[in-house]
Amino acid sequence: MTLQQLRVLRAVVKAQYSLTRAALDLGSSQPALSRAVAELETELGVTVFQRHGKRLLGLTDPGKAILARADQALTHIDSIASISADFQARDAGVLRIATTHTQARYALPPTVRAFRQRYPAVRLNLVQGSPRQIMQLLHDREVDLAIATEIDLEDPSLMVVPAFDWEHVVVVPDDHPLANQPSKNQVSLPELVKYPLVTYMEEFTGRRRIDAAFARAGLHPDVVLAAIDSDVIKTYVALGLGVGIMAGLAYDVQRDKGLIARPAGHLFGANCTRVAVRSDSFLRGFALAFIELFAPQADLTRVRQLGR
Amino acid sequence: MTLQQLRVLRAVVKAQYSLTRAALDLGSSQPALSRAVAELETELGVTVFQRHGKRLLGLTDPGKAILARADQALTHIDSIASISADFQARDAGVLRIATTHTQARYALPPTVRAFRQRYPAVRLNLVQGSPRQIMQLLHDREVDLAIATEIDLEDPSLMVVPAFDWEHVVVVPDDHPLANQPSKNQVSLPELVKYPLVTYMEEFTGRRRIDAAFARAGLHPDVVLAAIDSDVIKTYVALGLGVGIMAGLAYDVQRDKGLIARPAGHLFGANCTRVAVRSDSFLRGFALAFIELFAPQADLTRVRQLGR
DNA sequence: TGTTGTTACGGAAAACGTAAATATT
DNA sequence: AATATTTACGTTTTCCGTAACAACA
Repeated sequence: MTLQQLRVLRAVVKAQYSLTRAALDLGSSQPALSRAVAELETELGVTVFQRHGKRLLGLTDPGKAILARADQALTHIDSIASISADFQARDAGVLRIATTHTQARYALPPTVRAFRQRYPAVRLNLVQGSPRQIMQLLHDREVDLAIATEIDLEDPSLMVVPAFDWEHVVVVPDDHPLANQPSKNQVSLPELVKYPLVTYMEEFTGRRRIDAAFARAGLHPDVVLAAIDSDVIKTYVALGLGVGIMAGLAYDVQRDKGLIARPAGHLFGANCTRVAVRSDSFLRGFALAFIELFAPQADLTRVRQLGR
Repeated sequence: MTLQQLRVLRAVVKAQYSLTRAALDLGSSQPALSRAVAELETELGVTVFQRHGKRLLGLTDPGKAILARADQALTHIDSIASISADFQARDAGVLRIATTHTQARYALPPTVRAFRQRYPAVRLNLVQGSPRQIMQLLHDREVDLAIATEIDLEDPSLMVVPAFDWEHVVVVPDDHPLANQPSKNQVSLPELVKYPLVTYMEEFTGRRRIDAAFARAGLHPDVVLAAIDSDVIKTYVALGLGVGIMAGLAYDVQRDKGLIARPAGHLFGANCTRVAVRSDSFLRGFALAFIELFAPQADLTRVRQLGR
């Protein structure tokens, strides 16, 4: 059994049982993979792939069990390379982060600036996506870190650390009725529901919290625009399309002239931006440092184990 | 990086940093290992071994981190072979069990008999040792199962299932004063401490419970013989050397004529014989079956995951 | 008929063991 | 001096890619 054979197995499954595509992914040739699979099956004495004639269609039962172990083995093998790179050049390498628009635009910039200053030789690789996409990228080991509000705390294959809490705000143009109430009058749900609303799409940036709050109150808001990012929300609020509900971190008094934000935490509850890593990954020293910069007050002892 | 290089790394550490011995263990030659180590270090760009000149003395910090991952990777690799063997010939193979004298002599025989009948093609390999040795063997993956009373429930790298509870008994010759009391008079500690005692050595078969019970009562027993196994205890009790305290399962009315056993659970508490497996191992189907035979009423769902 | 997987073949690279050299205690 | 590791070298094996072949849709 060779590592190459296991890599082939993994690649073929990932390529949906096409030797041709898997060969491209691995930068190898079809015959090489064909042989690798054949040799693996011969050596193990087990049929790994379900076939229809010569076509590969899926994994057999033993194949599934074998793939699971192969996957874990390769993960460990890969982390050996990471460990070496880390010791060899502690402050150089690549850090891949998947995150949402809100975090990338409003929460991460100070951290990124500090990080680049401290680790100029580390190439930062930010990928933006939906929470679902982000978690998929982390799961597939395409990124080292995922940063989002919508992280599943229950997934046992992840380590999750809280970075900071934030609340929603209601944003309106400065000539809007809601803008000129005395600030001790908190905005209420019945008041909000009178206006057309501009907020996030399903699944994004605490939208679920917003829906839940209205549903609990038995109210049916009129969402006229469901955006992916806060900038779009602010743009259309400024145009007078409706009242915005968005993450508080996206509002800045200086920059967002013409817009007024009013707290909405009492309506939609607190949210928590979190950082997630795979618990079977090896974390480079600078990756730990990034988390530390982003979540300075969090308890990182468990995560630090991944750097040992 | 090749699997062979990782195997070499593991073997060299196991052989206390001797390439020569490691080569013997692997059935290879010194030069081959020397090269393997050199190539691994070159490829990773990291010094793995601490050296004094050419002598290997230990692992460097990166070396330790690398070995840990290599070890896990190789574990998974090895389990691939096990999985294949299991699917290829479900009812043939080797089952290696480490256990103590008491279990081997009194608890296991019925299970072994049933198992051999059901799985005649499985070679059963029993190793007897002290609880400490047994756990070491399991930890080193020299055996698949460890069976003992003194299993550490807290070790997170193990899965432990309870097999059955048992209690100690006091054994005396049938002409001994303690033998002829009415059975509703339970034996007491102050009564016991009047006689010289014959029981187990430190660390064996619940000896700790015995010491703890006497200590709690502020009594100082006179242990005239500390044996490893119950047969020695019974022999010397029969000779009149003293009163025996041993595992109840070691007493059989039929066989042990001339000896009387009186319950001592109320004095020393209940003990539990347990089966332990490494939680990162792959369990062959027949290994699961063995556990099931030995601990029929235990909940094996978690252990069964190891056979997936 | 075009696509996908397998077999055949030749060359390149790698791994190994024996033997010799070198370092360590 | 004895033991242990590295280097040298020739052989063998293994692995890969191109090309030809076979099978599926």
